Amino acid sequence: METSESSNQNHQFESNRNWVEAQELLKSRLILEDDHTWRLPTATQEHEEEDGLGEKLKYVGGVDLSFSKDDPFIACGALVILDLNNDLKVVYEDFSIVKLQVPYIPGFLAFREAPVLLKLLEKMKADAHPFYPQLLMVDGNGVLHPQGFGLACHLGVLTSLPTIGIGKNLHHVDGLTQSGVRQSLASEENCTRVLITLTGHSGHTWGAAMRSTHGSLKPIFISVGHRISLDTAIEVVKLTCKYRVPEPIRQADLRSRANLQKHPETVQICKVHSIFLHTRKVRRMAGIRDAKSKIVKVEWVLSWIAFFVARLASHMLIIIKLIKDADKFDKGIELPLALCGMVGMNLLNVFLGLDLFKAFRREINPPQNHQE
DNA sequence: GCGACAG
DNA sequence: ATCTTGTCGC
Repeated sequence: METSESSNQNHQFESNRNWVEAQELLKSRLILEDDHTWRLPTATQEHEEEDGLGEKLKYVGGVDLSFSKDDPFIACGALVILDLNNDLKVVYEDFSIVKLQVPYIPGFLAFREAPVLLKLLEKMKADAHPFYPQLLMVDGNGVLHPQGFGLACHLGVLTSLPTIGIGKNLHHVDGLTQSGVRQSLASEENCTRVLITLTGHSGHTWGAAMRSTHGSLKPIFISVGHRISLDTAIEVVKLTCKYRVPEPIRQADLRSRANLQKHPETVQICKVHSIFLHTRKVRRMAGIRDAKSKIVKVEWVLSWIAFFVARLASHMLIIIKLIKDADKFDKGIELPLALCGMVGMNLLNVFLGLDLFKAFRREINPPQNHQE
């Protein structure tokens, strides 16, 4: 019999081993040079319409996650699309509030954050949305990574999109250190330069550090994700930097945080949902899988009670809000808005209930085989 | 051996 | 990633 601690460590060790294998497998499909049909909308090419060699880069995507302050496993993923040829205006946004399944482990960020971001991208592609990005900028590194395969590469390979990795801090790799880079930027010969390439002890070039704003001492770290060269990636970053962080990523960051604060009831539903999942997981680990057993039936009942309580709670929240703002409804203009909120909440509750129902039905009729 | 380690 | 506090500038 193992202690629960060593069992957890074994479990984590197993996960990491599989993760390294997964990274190596995906890495075999990585493309580290320009492999796209668009070209940069540079001012030097004025005869745009005629030279027919692919279209201009226009729709640039940005992805990021923000986290709940009281539960670091609850996050809001954001996908935004900016129009590079129209003042970097946001032309599309989508969000997903989820309970993450794994902790953050340095070097394995993708296994925590990629699933939710992939879902947002797949949804957009399935809808054949006209603004589906030609290029994706990712909050996290590309090849600047211990295995040479960071989040940006991961997302790039799984979506086949060109991607650029942007780090706000340096992931120490191959002898590169944040303080070392800062010293290098401050040195006599580089103090006026905006850009320095990141070459490690082995001589390999991992990416570039850029002072993206005029006065900023702290650089951002650019690395290739997928189907783009470092030079092109740097040009794109230059085109998208209004502030220190490139605009697609900055907008994804700002909007995901705002979205998280704007939907506390969705956060609550996520928490309830995660309790269902966790209860089920623990029970299954204890070897209780018979759908007819008493414990499973009790779990059914408890889960459904929790579901209805959550339903009730969110309605109470809305009603309290309505009572609190009752004086504002005299004009009758905001009432439709409140009703919309009510409808949205009911929809969420229905989805939660549906999910619960499907999970239990799956358990009663076990699937033939499962693979991730 | 110990510390460092994107978000 | 998240917290905090204050400061600067429009």
